[in-house]
Amino acid sequence: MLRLVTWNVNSLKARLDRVTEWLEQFSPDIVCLQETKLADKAFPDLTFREMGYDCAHHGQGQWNGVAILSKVGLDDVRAGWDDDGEDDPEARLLWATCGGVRVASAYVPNGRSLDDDHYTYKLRWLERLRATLDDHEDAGSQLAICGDYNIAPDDRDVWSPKAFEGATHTSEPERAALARLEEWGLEDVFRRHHDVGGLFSWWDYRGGDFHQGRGMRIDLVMATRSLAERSAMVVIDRNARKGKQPSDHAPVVVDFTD
DNA sequence: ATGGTTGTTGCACAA
Repeated sequence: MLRLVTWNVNSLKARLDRVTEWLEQFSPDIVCLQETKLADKAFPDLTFREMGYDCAHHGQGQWNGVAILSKVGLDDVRAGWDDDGEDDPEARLLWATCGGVRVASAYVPNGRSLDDDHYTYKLRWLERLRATLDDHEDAGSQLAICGDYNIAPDDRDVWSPKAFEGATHTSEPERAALARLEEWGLEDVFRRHHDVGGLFSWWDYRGGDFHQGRGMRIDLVMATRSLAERSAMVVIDRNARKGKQPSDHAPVVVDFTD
């Protein structure tokens, strides 16, 4: 069994104790982290090494930052874009091959609001990801792009679709951008195992949203069909959102059969 | 319509 997790930790510095405790409990083989908010030199390599993980980190400090930890090998690491496109100053994408699976840890831009430049950046970022797949990857391979997509795939993934009318995360262009990845050959592995709505991975810190059940499912494991077929179980550990100093995201866990 | 909270850094901004 190969256990993979993706988790937006909202500052690895602030979250390190909670993250290591969680990893001890669940013993995942592959870990994709987003929003480490660390420079590369500040990444706690040793802490994870002592736990048996090889590490790759792509950070910029202060904002963004993505990492991959692996107990099953970490090869062919690539940070950022592999194309001739414009420089992207934001550290949001990291690739590595772990246990025979090409894995990406992705932190898709938030978008902020529909009329914000950052929303345009979000849509372009997703199209650039699709182009990367077209140019460098094989839809028949074992591949997963894991992370915080900042998109709720459909209305089951939002506590109130009405509350997001005119906002980001549920807009038609964002969902279309996600569909472009599906069109290439990726599948939202969670939906292979769960039909019901109301199962969320993110809750705003504000207004007691977690307690009130006001969340969204925006953290996804998007896998090729041949990999998705190996998935035996997908769970979102909402317990990790409870207690003292949680991230605003819960980890998503996938078990793949060998 | 606004507010609410947390993490960065520094007295604002991003989420």
